[in-house]
Amino acid sequence: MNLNQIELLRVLQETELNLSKAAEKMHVVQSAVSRQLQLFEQELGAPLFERNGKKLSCVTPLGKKIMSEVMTISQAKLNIRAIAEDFLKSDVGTINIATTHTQAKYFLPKPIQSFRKKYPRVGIYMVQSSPEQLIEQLHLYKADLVICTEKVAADVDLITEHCYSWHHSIVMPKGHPLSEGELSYQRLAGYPILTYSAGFTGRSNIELAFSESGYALDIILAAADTDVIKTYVRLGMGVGIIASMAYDINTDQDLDMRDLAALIPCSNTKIAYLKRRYLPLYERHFIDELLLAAEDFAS
Amino acid sequence: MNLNQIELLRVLQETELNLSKAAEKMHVVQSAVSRQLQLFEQELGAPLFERNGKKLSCVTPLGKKIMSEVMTISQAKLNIRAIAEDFLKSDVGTINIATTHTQAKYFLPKPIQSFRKKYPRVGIYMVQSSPEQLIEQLHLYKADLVICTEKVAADVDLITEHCYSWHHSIVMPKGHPLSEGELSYQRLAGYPILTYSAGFTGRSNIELAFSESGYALDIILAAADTDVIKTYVRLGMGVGIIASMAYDINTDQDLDMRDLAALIPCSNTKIAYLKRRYLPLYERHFIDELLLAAEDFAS
DNA sequence: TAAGGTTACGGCGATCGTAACGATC
DNA sequence: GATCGTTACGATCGCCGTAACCTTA
Repeated sequence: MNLNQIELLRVLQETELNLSKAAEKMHVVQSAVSRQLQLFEQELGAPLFERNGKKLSCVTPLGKKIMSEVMTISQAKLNIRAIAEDFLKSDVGTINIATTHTQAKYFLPKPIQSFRKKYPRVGIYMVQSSPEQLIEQLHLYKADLVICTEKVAADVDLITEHCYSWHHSIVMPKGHPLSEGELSYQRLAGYPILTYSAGFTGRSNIELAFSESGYALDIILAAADTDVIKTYVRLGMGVGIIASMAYDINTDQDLDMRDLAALIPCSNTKIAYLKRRYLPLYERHFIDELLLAAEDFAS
Repeated sequence: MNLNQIELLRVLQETELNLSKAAEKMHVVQSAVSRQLQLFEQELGAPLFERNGKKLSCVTPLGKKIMSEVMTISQAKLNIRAIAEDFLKSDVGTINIATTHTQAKYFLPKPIQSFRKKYPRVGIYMVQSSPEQLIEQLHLYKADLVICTEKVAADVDLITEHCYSWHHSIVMPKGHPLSEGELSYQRLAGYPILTYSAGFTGRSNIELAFSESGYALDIILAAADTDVIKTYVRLGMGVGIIASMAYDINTDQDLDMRDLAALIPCSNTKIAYLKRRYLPLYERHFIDELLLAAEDFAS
């Protein structure tokens, strides 16, 4: 048993058990990984993968148990390197943030700018994708931190920290009927609605509130991106339900905004990272910066 | 970085940072481990140990952080082997029990006998030592399970399961004054006492009860071993305070026994094992057997 | 001087790459 | 025939052991 074999198993999992791709990722020829896998299985005395002819088809029950330990070792190995690097130069490194458009555009600019001033030698890279994929990015080591609102609480391998709470608002062209009078589920249900795609930016809370109210929303367009929603609202296609912080007091003066705090429960944006991962000092400080910005942001 | 280097670090910790002894344990010559350590430190870019001249004197702060990951990897590596072996032949193996004399002699015989019938191919080895050392045995991989009463609750790296509760009794030659009348702290304080050594078999509970009562026990002999205590009680040296289950209805008829449940709080015997260690099936079953025996034992 | 650690050097074996082959779609 | 995996074989490089040397109690 050696660390390359362990690494191989991890990479195999990432490549859907494709030996050729795994070989490529590990910068060796395919025959090498084939042999290493055989040797490892031979050493353990039982196959870790089921074969369909020659192709690996799936992981055996034994393989699954082993794989869990493999991931532990992989992570610890990464941690060792990270700890050493952090020790050598604690102000140099990179942070890969996986987040959604809303956070990237409306929440992150300030804390990132402020962090950059303190740590000019730490590179910050952002990956944008859907909340479902965000978590996957973490597990694939493609992201260090996830900042998002949906779906992070469930995963037991993650540590999640509460970042800030916010609520939804409606936006519509100036002079729209909904700009006046009391808002209710019933009134909202009477207009065509533009909002976030399922699984994005607190959409689940919108669903929840309306399904409990008994009125069905007439959602005619769903986008991952607030700017897209606003664009179509400006075209008069309907009423937008967006995150309140996505209403820009400067550029959105042509739109009326009204708060839905009374109708839709507040959403909580969280920071998540892998439980067993070593956090470099600068990354811990970055999180602190986020939490600091969150305080201002909520008010 | 490779697994041998990881293993080396683990072994170094066990040998008080003595390279020669570490080499011996790893079945290689001393110069080999010297080089491997250098290579590893070189790879990380910083020393893990402080040197006094040439000797390793202590672990650097960096080393301590790294060491924690090293232990994780070591354990996971052992787990991989254990999982595979368990899969290949789930009824063959060994269990190393670290326990105290009292458990070994009075509690364990029945469950062990019963377990052996179901798993004749599992070897059971017992290590006896003081409760303090028991835990150390676990961490040194010299024991798989610890069964004892004192000091196991504190360690966060352990899983502990409650086994059974019991209380102390006094034993004394037939016709002793304490055989009659009500027992009290005051009366007990008036006789020379023989009981367990500090840290053994619920001794801490005895201390606790008497220090709260305001009366001081006159302990004239302390032993790790109930049989030793009984021997000296038979010689008329004083009154023994022993675990109730250590009074043998057959062989101890020359001694009077009286229960101290009213004076000394009950003690709890626990089963403990390393949190991150994979438990083979037979070992899990052995624990079940212990818990089963514990039910009978308490009544 | 004994015990612990480092450095130099030669030999061996593990693992790699090349290459030819087998299977499956 | 394109993709994926296995087997055979020669070459290389990492790691070990021997041995000589250094340092400190």
